Parts: sequence; C-alpha cells; structure tokens
Amino acid sequence: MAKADLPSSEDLMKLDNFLCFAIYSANHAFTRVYKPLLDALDLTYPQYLVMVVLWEKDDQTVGSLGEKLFLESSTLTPMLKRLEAMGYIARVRDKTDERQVRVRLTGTGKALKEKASGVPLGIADATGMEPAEIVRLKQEIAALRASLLR
Amino acid sequence: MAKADLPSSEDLMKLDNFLCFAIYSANHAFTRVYKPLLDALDLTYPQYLVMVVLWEKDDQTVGSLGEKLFLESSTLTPMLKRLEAMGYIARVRDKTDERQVRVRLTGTGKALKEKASGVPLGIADATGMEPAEIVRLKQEIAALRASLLR
DNA sequence: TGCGATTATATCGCGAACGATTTATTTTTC
DNA sequence: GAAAAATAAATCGTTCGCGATATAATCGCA
Repeated sequence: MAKADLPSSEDLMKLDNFLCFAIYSANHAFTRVYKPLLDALDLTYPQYLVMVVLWEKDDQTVGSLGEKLFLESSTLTPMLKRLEAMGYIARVRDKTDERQVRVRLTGTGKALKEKASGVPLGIADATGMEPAEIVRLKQEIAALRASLLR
Repeated sequence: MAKADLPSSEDLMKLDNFLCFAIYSANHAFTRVYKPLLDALDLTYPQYLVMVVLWEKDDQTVGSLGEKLFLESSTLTPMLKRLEAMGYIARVRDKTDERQVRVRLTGTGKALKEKASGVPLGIADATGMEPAEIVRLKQEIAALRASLLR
C-alpha cells in the first residue's frame, strides 16, 4: 500500500491499519508514562483520573463519577474502596437518598492536588506535541468516542 | 475557556482537557463496539488482536507477538493458553531453541479468518468516519504512541 | 570445557474493567 | 397505601495488563 493510498480490502485485516489498535496501544503507552509520575502520589492511573474528577468537583455520587469516566459501579466501587483505605476520600451514604453513596475528598485528598500539579505538564511534554495540537487531537478522539457510543 | 483557546493553567487539571482520557475512554468505547461482533467468534477484543497478527503471519514466537502488540509475556501466556484451549492455536516449543514457544494457527483458527472478514467494515462504520480520515487519525495516534514510548 | 551472563517464557500477585446478578431504597401506579 | 417498577451500589466471576520474580535454555568467553 502506497503512503497516500487507502487500505485495500485485504489490508483491512492488518493490525497496522487498525485505528482501534493505535488507540489501544497509545492507551498502554500513556499508562507507562504516567507510572513514574504517579508512583510519588501512590496512585494508579485510573485512580488518578478519579481524583482529577473529584478535584474538579467534590462530593459526587458513584453514578456521577461513572458518567464522567464512562465506568460502571462494578469498576468504581472497588477502586473507591482502595482510595478510601489510602485516606484520600470518604464514602458516605446520602441521608436523603440512601441508595446513593457520596464520595468526598479528605484533607489529605485535597492536599494531594498540589503534589499532582506538575503531572499534566510532564505528560504534555512526553507527547512531544504542541498545546494546540494536543487540543485538536483530543477533540477528534472525543468525537470518535461519541460516534462509537451512539 | 473559549472554544479556540488553549487550556489555561488551571484548565490543565480538568478531565475534559486530557488527551490521555480521550484515548482511555475511546479505547473502552471500541471494546464495547467490538463485543457483539466478536461474540459470534467466541473471541475477546485482545484475543481478536492476537488472531489478526497470526492471520497476517502464522508461526510466530511469543516475543514476536508481544513486540507487535506491545504486550508482555505475562499478558500473552495466559491469553494464548485460552486460545489454545479453544482450539484456535497450538503452542509448541521450538526444537532448535527450546526457550522459544512458537504459536501456530490450527485449521479452525485459519478458518476463523473468513468468519471475521466482516468485522473491520463493521467497526469502520461505527466510527462514522471516512476511510481517509481514519487513516490520518490512526497515523497521528501511532506517532503519539511512538513519542510516548521514546 | 565450563561457568557466568543473557534471553525467552512462565508464574504470581495486584489492580482494573465488564456483564450479570443481588440487595436495598425510592418512586410510580393502581 | 401497598404492590410493582425503577434506580443506585455492591458483589461475583472472568479476562486483561503489568512488574517482579522464577525457571530453563542458550550464548559468550576465558
């Protein structure tokens, strides 16, 4: 296949032409780049994403976190228990609707935000991309996600 | 933040501005889209990727598969055992170098390629993107992956 | 030749991630 | 106002994914 050509029908079955694999493997690559930065905070990459959502808006339900992160309660519940055991968050049943669990940052959890403040720039640096380029690519991929979930 | 602006320093900590999260969540979205298509083949999405690599070139070592898929032997070994148990592949020690395990398609495994032939178009369809656009985005993300792993 | 270093795969423990199901609570409906 | 439907989390079983380590085979070199 020449550089500018579209994949032929047999090329459709080659891994290197898979958009999904590019995303799959880029996701793993991100996880690796995050690892050393997050080790200092005692967070895994998915745990860090949860903390980012809570730093943005404290006191959210499990469902609300799940909507923002596209995760199920079956994934979040164990993760949140770990974050609670580490002392970063507290999980409390909502008094007015006992079905819901509200997730709140502890003092330690709030304080962690400062320690994490350098992470985004470290990551941006590792991408080797310009800020504007990052924003554009991010938007394209978010649009793709929306199409896939439609 | 206005649409065309770059993220300000406080915006850097917002999930919606994370390129990594766009990729992370798009990856999950792909997994969901693949699910119904792969159920018919009795394959998970990562197992399907392994089969794609083998359909492209049969008789590869675990290490060779790992290089192409960016996966460790600790991930591949159990996956390959499952594919073997399903009868799609065979795992045999290399006679000339007993450290290596060669992974080969069985007849059933080869035949599965036909059954899977419609999958790529089904996925392409779900992206809602034009072929040329898919190729371009795939290349950009592959380049990003390369930067991250540098 | 033989022994230390390297290489290839496997094993183990842990943390995601999901679908299916369960439990508990709230809301709806009759 | 009680039974039925809906909602929110949690639980369970399975699969991925990795790092650290183990095991086994091969290589390098004195």
